[in-house]
Amino acid sequence: MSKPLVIVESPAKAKTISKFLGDEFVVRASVGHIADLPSKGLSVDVENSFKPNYELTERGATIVRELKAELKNASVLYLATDEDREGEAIAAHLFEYLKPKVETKRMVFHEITKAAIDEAIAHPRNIDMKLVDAAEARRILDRLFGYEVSPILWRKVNRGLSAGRVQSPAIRLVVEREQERMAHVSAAYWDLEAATTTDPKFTATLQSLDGKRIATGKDFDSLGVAKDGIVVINEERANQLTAGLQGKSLDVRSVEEKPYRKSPKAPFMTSTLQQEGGNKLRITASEVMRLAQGLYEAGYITYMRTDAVILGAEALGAVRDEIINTYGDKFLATEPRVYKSKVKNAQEAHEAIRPSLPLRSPESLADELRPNELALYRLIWQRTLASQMSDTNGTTVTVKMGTVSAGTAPADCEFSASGTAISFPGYRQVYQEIADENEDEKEALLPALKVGDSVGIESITANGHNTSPPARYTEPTLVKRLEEEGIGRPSTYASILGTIINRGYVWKKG
DNA sequence: CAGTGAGCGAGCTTCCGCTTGACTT
Repeated sequence: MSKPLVIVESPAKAKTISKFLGDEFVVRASVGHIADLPSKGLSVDVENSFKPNYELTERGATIVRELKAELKNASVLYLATDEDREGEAIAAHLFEYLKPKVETKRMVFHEITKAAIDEAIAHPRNIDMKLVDAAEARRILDRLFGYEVSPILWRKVNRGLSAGRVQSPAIRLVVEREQERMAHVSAAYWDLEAATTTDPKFTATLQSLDGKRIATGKDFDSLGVAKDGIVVINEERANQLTAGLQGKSLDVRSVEEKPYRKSPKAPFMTSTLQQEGGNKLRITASEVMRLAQGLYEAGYITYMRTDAVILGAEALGAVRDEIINTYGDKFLATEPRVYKSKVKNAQEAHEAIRPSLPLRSPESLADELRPNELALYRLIWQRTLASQMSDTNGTTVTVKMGTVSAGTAPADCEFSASGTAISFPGYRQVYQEIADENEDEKEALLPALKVGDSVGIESITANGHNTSPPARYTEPTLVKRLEEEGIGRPSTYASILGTIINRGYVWKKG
């Protein structure tokens, strides 16, 4: 009996889809690309419209042989590779090498659910040759750049070196950062902290002298020069002021209350998962991918090489139900949150990286998963749930208070302190971000104060600082930058790091 | 005569992106 043959890219995906389609369909995988330019020689006919010389890869030839055998019993062929540039090329290459005698259709879907698969089967399209051309042009360009420039490095620098459209800009980023660090001139500045005698006591920071704002680290440029109109306090001045404030108290000049509100981040895609894996679990980008691959193959999570942050309709419903059931209505975002990828030229052939359906909590999987797998799963679970939860709400109170110092060079000293009281945790019940360096929200509580109150000073501390050069890249920050610049793809972020390290262009320290 | 050195020619390295799985560390 002849059945339709469906070909996807990933074997794990083939298994899942096969469950949805049942015995009436045969589902197989191409296991990635089946054809490529041979590694030997340029394999691009530059004289003849840059015609590429694609050949079946060794594994591709085996796959094609097996697929041809399946095709003998097939009633119709569905090419169901990913709907992105490379997926379209794989579909075209399959068509070219399989030479199917049966009717052939291109089917595409962006989430692996029964509804989405049925819909895809019902509405096939044709292979988009423009997209295939784009994929081949990308391949040709990479070959021309890589294979023309690399030999110059062998001759001029060292054998085995390489250059390419992706690795070379990646190195440039690292080099430029290092040059910035070398050119950086450190500046010294001091600040003053006042500890109060209030209950509860708090710490306020000196903010201005005679109405002029005093310098913090951000006020210096890379040559150590402070911005115009900013006062830099040196050690001597800091000591003068400390002495001049002894025995003084501060008058409250303003109390400002502002609502505090923060929304959750989008669900994971490859780059953000690698970043958070690095930040929170302290594992490398390639280790994150290895663990995610295991979780994906065993059916715990969706596909892990994606630049999309979208939850499919079914997943969205399941996630929102889970929030209601576990945390209650109040923790659910009133409207479904819709996220959009900020990646340049995002192709969005898959969903975000999320737990697969039906949802299983990390706790329920504690016995099935190894510790580091479970940790990564928990991260994905938390981020996915948080993405559909309500905002974190609270109030930020900022108090300004001041007095005139005594002694040498008296000046009006204004101090400032702020504290945020969280009234409703919202998504933070589930997922806590690592604080960005540019937001210094302290969750300290201030006593109730009003304008005109007098606040006693328990002690004044002068602290010396030096501005530091921009930090070197880490794996997570470099991946983030690569993604922002549109360099590389989800399937290659981890290996780019490997390439530039193996060539000896960059090295890891610490 | 034995050892040395110059000169020649052939073969090798490399890109990026899509998949696993077979290797080390």
